[in-house]
Amino acid sequence: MGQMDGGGDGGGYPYHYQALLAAVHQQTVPFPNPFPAPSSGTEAPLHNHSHNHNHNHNHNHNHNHNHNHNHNHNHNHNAAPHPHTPTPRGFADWSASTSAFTSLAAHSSPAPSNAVHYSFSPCYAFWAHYMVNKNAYPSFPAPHEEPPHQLRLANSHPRDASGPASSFGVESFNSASMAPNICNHMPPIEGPISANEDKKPEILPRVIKSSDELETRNSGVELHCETVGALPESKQSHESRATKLLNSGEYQVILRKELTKSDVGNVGRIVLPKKDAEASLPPLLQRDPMILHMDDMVLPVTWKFKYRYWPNNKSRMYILDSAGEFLKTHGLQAGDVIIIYKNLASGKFMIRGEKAIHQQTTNS
DNA sequence: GCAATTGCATGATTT
DNA sequence: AAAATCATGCAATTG
Repeated sequence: MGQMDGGGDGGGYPYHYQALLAAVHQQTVPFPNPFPAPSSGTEAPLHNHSHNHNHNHNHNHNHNHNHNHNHNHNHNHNAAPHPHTPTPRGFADWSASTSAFTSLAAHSSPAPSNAVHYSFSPCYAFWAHYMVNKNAYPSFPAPHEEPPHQLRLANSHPRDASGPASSFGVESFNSASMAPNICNHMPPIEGPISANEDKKPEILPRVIKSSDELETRNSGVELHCETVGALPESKQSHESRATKLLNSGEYQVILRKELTKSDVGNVGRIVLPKKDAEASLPPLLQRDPMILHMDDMVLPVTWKFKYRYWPNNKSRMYILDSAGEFLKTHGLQAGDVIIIYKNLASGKFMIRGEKAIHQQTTNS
């Protein structure tokens, strides 16, 4: 319907994501992102913001685009830098635009065994610190919500808001422009981060990981923001503080996918592992696509993906659509990996793409 | 009718 | 070996 995503963004992306990405990695980006941007204050794409226990799926599957996409003008893609937009509320409430890390740091609770452990670089820590102090994001839908595990996919329960968490950062599809918002509150992470959980880490770069945290059994994941080859030893220095500061948050890797050629194809849709999708992403009770807002773990951007499924044989295939811009921005290719995290406290999602260490194949 | 999307079917793999 | 998943091509829609 409305949003033309992929399309021929022929002229490359209109936005300076790449530049920003590069800048972020070099810490040249001051907290409030550098984008000169226009943007209107309220981009709240949704009318519905029932972020708490609310059956968000009751929306009529009738692209009710009643909300005008007033965000930035360039909504041609999934990309829409929101420079400075305060994004005060509204959007922040239900989407993931709120700094996940703010909440992360704010909720100083011991990370559960299956929580993600971060090790942030100084710059990142700074950013987080800034956010923490800034602390202007009071919106935390729920203190602790658990993803609706074990969802009955066999559309047996057409209506059953079994998943309270399904409301977080989720929105029913309503033809809003899929433009991601560049949120000044999004903390950038520098360098490759490795996530490792109980899946198959073999495809990952295998970055440094502290053994102690590895013991966190199960899907204990640890993230390192150090540039694997760039600053291998500096980690310990800042790890103490940054880690301490941010470990308090609970980001859990809920899904990881090694991108295939079709994933990075021109359609911009990624097939998600069914198991993970059903276990941790909001349940798709209807055929209606759901808009998932996911903060970019590296860029101060919040992407909006269309999450949907296709009936397939007797099962389903889960698709993350409108991912073209995200993929391009991060230059992701087949073989690279995308990892989706979920903040257990806020329920917000965060995504990041990880380039394969030696990505060389792909073609030829 | 073309291009962009979206939906679906089917073969290939993996479990 | 059978079932479940998933990658991918292509048909069906939509604009």
